[in-house]
Amino acid sequence: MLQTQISTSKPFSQTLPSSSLPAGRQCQGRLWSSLKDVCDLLRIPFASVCDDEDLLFQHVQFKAGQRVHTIGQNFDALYIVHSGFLKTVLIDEYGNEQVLSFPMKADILGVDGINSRLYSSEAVALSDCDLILLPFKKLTALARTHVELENAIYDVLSRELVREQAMVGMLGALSAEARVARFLVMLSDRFALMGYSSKFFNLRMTRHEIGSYLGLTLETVSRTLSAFNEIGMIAVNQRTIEIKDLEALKNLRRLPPSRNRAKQSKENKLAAMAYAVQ
Amino acid sequence: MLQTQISTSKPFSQTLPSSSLPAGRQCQGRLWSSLKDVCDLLRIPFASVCDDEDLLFQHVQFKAGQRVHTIGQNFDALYIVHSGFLKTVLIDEYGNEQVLSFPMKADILGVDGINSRLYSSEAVALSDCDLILLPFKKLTALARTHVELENAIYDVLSRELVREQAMVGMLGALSAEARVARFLVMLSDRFALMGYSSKFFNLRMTRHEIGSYLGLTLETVSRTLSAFNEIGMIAVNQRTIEIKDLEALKNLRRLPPSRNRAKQSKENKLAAMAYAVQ
DNA sequence: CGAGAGGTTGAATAAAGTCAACAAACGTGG
DNA sequence: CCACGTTTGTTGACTTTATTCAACCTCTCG
Repeated sequence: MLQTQISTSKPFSQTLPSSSLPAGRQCQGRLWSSLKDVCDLLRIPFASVCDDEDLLFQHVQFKAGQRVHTIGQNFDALYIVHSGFLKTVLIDEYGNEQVLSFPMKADILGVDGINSRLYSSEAVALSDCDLILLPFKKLTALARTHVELENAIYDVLSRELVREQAMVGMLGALSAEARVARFLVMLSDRFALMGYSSKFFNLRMTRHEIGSYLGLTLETVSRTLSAFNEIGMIAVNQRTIEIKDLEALKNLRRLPPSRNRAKQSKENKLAAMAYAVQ
Repeated sequence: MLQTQISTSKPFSQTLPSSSLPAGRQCQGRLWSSLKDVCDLLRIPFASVCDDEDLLFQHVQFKAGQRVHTIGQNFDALYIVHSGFLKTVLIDEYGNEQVLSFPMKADILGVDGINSRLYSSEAVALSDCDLILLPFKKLTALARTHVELENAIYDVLSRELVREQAMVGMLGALSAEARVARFLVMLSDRFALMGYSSKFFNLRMTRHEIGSYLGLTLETVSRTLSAFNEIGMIAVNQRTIEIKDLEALKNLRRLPPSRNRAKQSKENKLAAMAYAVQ
């Protein structure tokens, strides 16, 4: 029930004492974004020139460690990440966290709350964050007069689903090494998209959180990163990562479950090994 | 492009020779459902008394083994399962299938196609099926005049997402035994909902498909079912399942990744063991 | 400078996967 | 309708992978 938590000024701290701050929009922001800004952020075509000057969406800020929403809390808004890093988690019957995603710029939060009108996951800021608040009622009302927006909403929901499906595919079929490799590639791509270096970056989450996200223990994550470091695919030092051989990371699939014995499994294995061993 | 398929009369056959019939609505159906029927099926409130007499949706039939849609095929419709059993799969770079879901009555198919306008998964009939065809354009057009329908669409998409999230949680955090147990409980619940026996039913899929769905090998699935049989929680014979101790199945969670060492892990383990051992 | 959280590494263990042999059911064609 | 080949399911022996437990190290923050 109770969660630990102390929000500090530095990005890299999460677990804080419990029930200190209520989740939700404390620190009301000063910034506003137009509908067009929002669509641009989501990479969604927005053609219509309308009266959007007064269609503005408020920003909200969260400090590292703060919760944007908690499980069971009443749903009334989606959020788009304008800046910062977060994690979303499910909490099981024993209080164990299962990390579902690490939202960053342009990602959307809160979609899981639409259907039951209660958020079914918890979103926690891993660094100081600036989010755009999208009141759901307002959004759907707008969608009725702006067809592109209507489509955008459907698209975004579907996109989230496809993302989760890819995650299921990964958890169901890949080895620990392959999962960690994909995780690094994914981060690299995202950083590139945000205009940061895709070769050199800092992890925003702990080994424990990465492990939870990938269905592995923190030790396995640590060991795998060390192994990649060893063979020169990356250089890792604590949370600093340098990608040295992106192609190798991308090709490092491995097939631990025997989902593929029927086919060309021998060739695959050899090809994968070539990368894994060196 | 072309997909394989030869539908046979018996339910239990899938992988078939290639490039025979294109996926999609061969055998145009004779049945139609009203918007109200559809909403009822989805357990969605539908209050408005409107001109729905002519808002009819066509049914389509698929025989066991046929594909409803394939990966990369143009998206233009969702489907609701009216009767029958299916599987949806992702196919990786080596042609290995990853089962994503086993849709049955009242489930929706095709949502993953909305955003890219291409289906990103493949749906295969495991038995003869009767589906309701929902042309997406028609659906969204209708939603503009029927607010409940608009909400229904958002709800359904969100619901799918929550389902996938639960799946990720399961794959990321549960042992083989716990996954198989949950799978059985899930089936039991679904059969109950459809008015069938929740205690005695037939599996519609192979051990291989179950394994793929749960991120396990077919041998592990087989062994786990045998073990449950051994200790009397179920009786299993090939595809016939009898649930003998539903509560035990529901309580059989187990925590193989160390996602929980911080807390009351000892008590949990003991409680789980009590069930697992007997 | 000291405490505590986060990270690394090693050794032992446990869980699940692999390979292989066999058995049961199905469906096809003689 | 029965025999036979194919697909599906079961089980055992063994191997591999990842987890567990524990010690130690390293940063950061107060």
